[in-house]
Amino acid sequence: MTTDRTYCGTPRAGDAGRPATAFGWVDRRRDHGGLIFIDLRDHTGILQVVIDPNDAPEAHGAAREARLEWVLRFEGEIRLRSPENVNPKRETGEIELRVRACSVLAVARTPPFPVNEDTEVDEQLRLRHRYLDLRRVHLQRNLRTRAKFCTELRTAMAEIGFLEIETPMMIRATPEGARDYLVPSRLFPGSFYALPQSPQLYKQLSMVAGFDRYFQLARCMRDEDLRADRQPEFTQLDIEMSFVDEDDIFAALEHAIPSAWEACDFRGGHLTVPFPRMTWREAVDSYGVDKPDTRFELLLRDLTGIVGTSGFRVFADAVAAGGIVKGICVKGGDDLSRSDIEGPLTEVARGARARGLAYLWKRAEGWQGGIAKFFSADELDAIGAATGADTGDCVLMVADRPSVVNGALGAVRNHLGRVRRLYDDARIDMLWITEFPMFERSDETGEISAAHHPFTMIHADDLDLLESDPLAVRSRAYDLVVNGREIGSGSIRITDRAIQQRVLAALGIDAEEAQRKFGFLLEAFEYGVPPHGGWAGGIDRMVMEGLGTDNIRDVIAYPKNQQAQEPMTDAPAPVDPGQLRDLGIAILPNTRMP
RNA sequence: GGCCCCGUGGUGUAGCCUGGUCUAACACGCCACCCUGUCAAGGUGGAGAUCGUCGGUUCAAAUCCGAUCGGGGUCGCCA
Repeated sequence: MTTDRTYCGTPRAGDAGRPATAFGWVDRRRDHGGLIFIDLRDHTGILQVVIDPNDAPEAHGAAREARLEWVLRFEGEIRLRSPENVNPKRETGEIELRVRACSVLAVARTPPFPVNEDTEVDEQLRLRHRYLDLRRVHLQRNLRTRAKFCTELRTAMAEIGFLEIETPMMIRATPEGARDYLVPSRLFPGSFYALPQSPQLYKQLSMVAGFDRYFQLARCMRDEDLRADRQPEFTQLDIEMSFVDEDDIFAALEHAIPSAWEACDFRGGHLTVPFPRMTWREAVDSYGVDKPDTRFELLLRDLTGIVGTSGFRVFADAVAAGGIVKGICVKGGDDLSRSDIEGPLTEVARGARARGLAYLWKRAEGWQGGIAKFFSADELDAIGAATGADTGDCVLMVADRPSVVNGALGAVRNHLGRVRRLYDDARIDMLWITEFPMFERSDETGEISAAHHPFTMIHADDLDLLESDPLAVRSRAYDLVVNGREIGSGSIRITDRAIQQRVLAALGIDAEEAQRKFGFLLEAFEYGVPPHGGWAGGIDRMVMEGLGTDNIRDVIAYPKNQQAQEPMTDAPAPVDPGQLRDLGIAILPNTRMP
């Protein structure tokens, strides 16, 4: 049936005179009573079909019946349009299909929302009829681009010797990390598999097995609350390599990601390699966050030494309590009003746990702002010098614990970057953040946990600190950051048994617990483990960044809503009582049913 | 779990702040008829919403108040 198919978006003036058979959906229909024009749509574009009652009375009858989104087949001849009838807005605007025969392959109900235009539609309705949403040009383009991106990644990885290995979807639950999705076992009632949060342990075991360059476009599942850039199911480019250090892993990704990126012509297409590198310390000190948006300056500057002993009690007290004071200089910030700062900007700072946002303007008349009077002329000069403030600028400051100061000013910095348009939208800044801390302490429980994961190798210079000052220990973990968004992370792994034990001990995990949780990995490592490391990055987020969309549902064919439901099939749903009986599962009486 | 925004014919919006003139407007879509060169075709006519739900205030509620449901965003959470 499709042997001689002409795709709607493809014929050009040069095809005039050729017979053609086109298949597609009715995008628009213009019935003149005599002549009928139908814009026929497939994924390649739109073809104008002309049905003349004199040429083809039967086809004309069918075309008169046809409505939007009906599926039609047209047979006829590609004709050049007369010059006054050319439509310059359309790729196929110089030609049209003069129809001999028409068949209706399927009728269609009136669609619940317009398929032929790009209007905003209620999210729930779009998801309920996802097949129609996907039919629209926007999602067609996104998903076709995503597919191309993935194909190119596979090609690029294969080019440099990586082997794609599938890892299981039904695995042992891991106590660490995100909440697991569980799959009950029929043969072992009361026991469960978990869906993988990542193939982490399997890829490391693959290194032990001698597959020295592994990759996978791996599906991962995490039962956590959703966000605009987070779905419960997502896809990672997952890699692991043996006998390597950071440089080798970075080089592999600096080959694969730009290849795919450029093949998709994302944002002009070009990525400069190698990607710049920045330590975690430098990122937090200068940008306030561990995923800095380096497309603009507005860097954080330390003012602790200048204002820590000043007459401004808020600063002095914070410093006396072991805190710090930092500031950012907003160039041309003279136009920031007191209500701009005390309203939205302070809101952003408070949202990041700061108690407030202090401000000074440097004007021709001198330093102004409510707190200017607390500082000496020397102190004000020093603030200006440290922040680089000139006349017409505004300095914003926060005093508190270092983590609060950095977080709050980092948030204010990102906010200002966005609202003051401090960067070029076409610019792509991809960079590595290295030397992350090995451990972090929970604010709530005070417990120490692994910042990346417990198999991350310690920075060689910090081995001695493991017991004495664990929070100062740097790891060999690294993130890839794009325009202020983290898109992936990885590390060189621990393969030395003694170091592994010390790390587990620092985490409060004794030998018995380690054996229970990770025994199979530790045992495997006793049979000849190569030094190795790897990385995993979100495909969905890379495609989002490349396409310039800010919602992950725009790059996933069948996503879930914010409640992790799939409105088209109505998953999740209760199951037949017999299925539960087979699994030895009973639902507790007060459990909420959807 | 907290906070913010949204909910008006099939779709997208206006009206809501400042209650009555709303018997709810506009565009698209839908139905019928007319129309042989349109391309967001055009013309004429028509159908379609008790304004998410429940309760309250009021002589009177799409409009004000409360609760609740649904959707989105965000914080927590996501090694």
